[in-house]
Amino acid sequence: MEGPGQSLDTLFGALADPTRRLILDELRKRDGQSLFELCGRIVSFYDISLSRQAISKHLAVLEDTGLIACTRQGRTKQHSLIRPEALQYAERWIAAHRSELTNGSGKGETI
Amino acid sequence: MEGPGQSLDTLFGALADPTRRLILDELRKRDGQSLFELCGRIVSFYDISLSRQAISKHLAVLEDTGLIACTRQGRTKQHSLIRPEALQYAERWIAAHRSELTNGSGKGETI
DNA sequence: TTGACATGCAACCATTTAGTTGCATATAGC
DNA sequence: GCTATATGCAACTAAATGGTTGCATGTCAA
Repeated sequence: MEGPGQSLDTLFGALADPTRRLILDELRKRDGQSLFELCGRIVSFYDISLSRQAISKHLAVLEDTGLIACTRQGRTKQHSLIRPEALQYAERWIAAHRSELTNGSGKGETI
Repeated sequence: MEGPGQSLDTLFGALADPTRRLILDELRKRDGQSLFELCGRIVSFYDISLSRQAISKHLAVLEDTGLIACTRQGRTKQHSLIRPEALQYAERWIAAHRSELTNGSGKGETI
């Protein structure tokens, strides 16, 4: 029962956190990183200090949102990016609201 | 001291709420609506029941985010859309993360 | 000027969120 | 088997969020 509005909720909500966007940026630089790697890189590359569990929770949010996928590999867990439909949907939503007013379509409600 | 990361926080946070996206959709259909008008249209057109103050708070969030501007007009207050830089910035952010992995730029961190 | 109308403000409440700490579990290597 | 490593889980806290109610303020109109 997950409509586009619901997915926009979770998607924008997931992207609203700077740490989560940072994680996505890190995975974009190198896909398939483990929780341990991500922790190390985030606390060393950036001036942010977070516990392992905090980052683990952010990863769980990103996984629930469908932005990343996790596969257990021995005693590590690899995280890789996914491009869900919702990303393109959100991009179009923003693009529509970035363009001019009253674009004539008449049915602009895109909740 | 508002960097692009900060504005992405508030922007994505503002867009994460379905009622706020609904308000933006309504204003896109007809710009310059008052709080009273918006309340009436939202509770009548959609199956959502919210108090006037709830919608007023959402409008305040949208104004703080820079997505709408409010001008007092007599005893009513008109709300009109704005297209801040952050919208385009957010669109590019999503577009970058929607495209292929390891896009070679090497400096993908866009917090 | 009095009353109706549109909005503002403040206090309060429930839920969610972001974070922590502590302990448990599973796996790889010696 | 034992130990170090990498992660999972549960409980707890503080703060933010989304909502309500009640009352105050300002403005138009009869």
